[in-house]
Amino acid sequence: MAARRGVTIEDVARAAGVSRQTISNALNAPHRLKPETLERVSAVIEELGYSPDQSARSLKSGTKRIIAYPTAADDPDNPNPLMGGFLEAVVASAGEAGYRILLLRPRPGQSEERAIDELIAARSVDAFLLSDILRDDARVAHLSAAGFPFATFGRTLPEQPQAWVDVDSVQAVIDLVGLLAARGHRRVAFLATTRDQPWMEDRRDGFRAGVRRHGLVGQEYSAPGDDPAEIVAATRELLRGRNRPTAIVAGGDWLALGVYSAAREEGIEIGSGLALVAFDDLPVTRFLQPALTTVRLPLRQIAQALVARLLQTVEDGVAPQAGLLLPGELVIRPSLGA
Amino acid sequence: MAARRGVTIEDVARAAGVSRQTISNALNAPHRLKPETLERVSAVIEELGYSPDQSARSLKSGTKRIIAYPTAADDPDNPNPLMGGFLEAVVASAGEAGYRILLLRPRPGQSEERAIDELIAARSVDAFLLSDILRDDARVAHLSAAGFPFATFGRTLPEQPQAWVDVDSVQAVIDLVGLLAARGHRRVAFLATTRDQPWMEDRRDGFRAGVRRHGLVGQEYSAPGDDPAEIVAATRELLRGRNRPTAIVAGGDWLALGVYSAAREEGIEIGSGLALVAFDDLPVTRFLQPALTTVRLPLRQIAQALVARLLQTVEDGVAPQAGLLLPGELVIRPSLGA
DNA sequence: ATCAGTAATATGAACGTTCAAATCCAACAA
DNA sequence: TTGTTGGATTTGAACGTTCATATTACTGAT
Repeated sequence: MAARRGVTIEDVARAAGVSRQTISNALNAPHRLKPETLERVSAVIEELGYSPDQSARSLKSGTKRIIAYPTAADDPDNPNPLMGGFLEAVVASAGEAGYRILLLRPRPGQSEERAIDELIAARSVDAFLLSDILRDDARVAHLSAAGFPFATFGRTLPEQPQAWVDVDSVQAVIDLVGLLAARGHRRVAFLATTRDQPWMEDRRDGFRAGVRRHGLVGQEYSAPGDDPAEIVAATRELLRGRNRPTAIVAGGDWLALGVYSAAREEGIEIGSGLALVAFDDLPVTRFLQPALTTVRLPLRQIAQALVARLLQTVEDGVAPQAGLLLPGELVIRPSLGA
Repeated sequence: MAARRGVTIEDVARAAGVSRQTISNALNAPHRLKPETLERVSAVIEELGYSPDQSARSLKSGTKRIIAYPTAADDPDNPNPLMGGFLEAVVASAGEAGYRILLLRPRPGQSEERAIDELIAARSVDAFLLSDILRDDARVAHLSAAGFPFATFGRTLPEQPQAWVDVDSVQAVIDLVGLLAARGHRRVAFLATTRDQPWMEDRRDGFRAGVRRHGLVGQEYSAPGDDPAEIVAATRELLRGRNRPTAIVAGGDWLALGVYSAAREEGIEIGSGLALVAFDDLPVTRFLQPALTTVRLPLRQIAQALVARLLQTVEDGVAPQAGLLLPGELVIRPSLGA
């Protein structure tokens, strides 16, 4: 399999009997050509199937039309089920702007910042897209310091570039609690995991604010990890405690799955005997009975906003001045009860 | 944000008091340098943080160190839950070989082949990785015709390049049926969707072969689509029919979720009253009670094999002579019954 | 017919790298 | 001394674009 070099601009120029630059203009600045020349040249381009070499173009112009997305070295047995959908949305948004997404992960033993540096140094990409942002994220600090374009799904610190897009989890959970309060619930519980994920903190904050606002009695429970057994155990404890709450706000659908399990074990009917609301709208919840009231993440809008911010930074050199908080979409289903 | 050009090989050469080529050699062919020169030059490289410009390198060498993965224009509301895990594994395998994964999707209205052509013509990538292969896949035909390196997760036609890797679903399902037969089941059912996915055909074939081999009575049911309601309805029909099977082989865990639902509605106990086995080992099944007997896809091995094949084709110019069939891993859990 | 002014196209150089060939420099044999 | 050898390093060219500048062709006014 020889390194078959393709059709070059020179080939096209010769075939069309014009100069290189005329071909280049036909593609990049058609208005400079006399209409008939443009037509003739375009025909030849089409015929030879010419398309500019991206490497050569990048070398000259400095722009790659590529956005890097460093994937977290995720727990392989428990991949984030929303990741696929998020990536889909990002690829679609970027694609419409003529950009592609480059996935990478640090080599074993290499830090994520180092991997990012490598990509910057090699001038392989135009910008970075980050998700799973920590409160004090080393990657964000690194990219800010380097002055390299980036945007994040998840809030960054106030002193850092405000290139983030996030879901207003706090408000969404306040709304969930509001729904419970409106249905007469007084004792409500929040179920979380102890892993320190900022978005879980937001959801917890929302719970606390909601409880305060509606004068409810709130309890908080945590499972030590994401493991189903741990989640079910934590829920069981919650359900067996004295002063059992009449409603549970799960920090995520994944946790809610544990509540369904534990409730069944305990003979408690979700919806009637126990109200349950959660967050994420995982596809799998569509099998649950009764169906789960939850909050859907506007992944498409998030992706679109992220890409828009990124391209604005890259192409216009203007960094976003403020973060963007998008509302989650309340999906009300029977688990909420009447 | 100026188009801050980086450190070039020329800068390093000047700083080290040697020529361009010496720097190039220090990185690409260190043995050509006198050890002391190498050390001195390496120090300067390190100090200036020099890293060769990927575009320039690609332009000269013709190799991009990028593998393209065209993402299917997936149903956004029902993303493939395994996609995230598969991508993770591919990114990891490729990363270890110094390759990155480029995600793309056709622009609205553009065919996938057209999008592939664009990438080839622009010489943006070294190879393609395809999944969700159809029996007669246009993309595969296209890439074969173009003679461009590629590999597929999913079998291709015998007359096409055998660059595929796949799971031996047929054998895995035969094994599942064997487990059922060994437990005395005689009437077994296969539950599928009617969407023509080759891997579902394989699983169906496995079911038929297993039934035949063990002299069982097999029935086949189909839900018209992936929608939970449809799946539950199909299962209900299955459970209510006369000669209700004592065991169900679900074509995938997603379908098995419907069986859990329908069985609960019908008051049938999975494990004791009805054996259930499935395929995929989706993370969510870990919440099911009783836990689901299923087949785990060796995603890591699949990714590794795919990348190995790809790189062999790209770097050594040798196309794989035969496909690779990897065994699925039987995960036996209580839903199988005693 | 001449000239200015503009529209259309062509030419040379440069982006940063690596390959091929050339040069330089010891070390050593004749 | 002269030449030979082989290792270490340098030089020129090329990869395929696009930018800046130069050239040519056309238009219309004098």
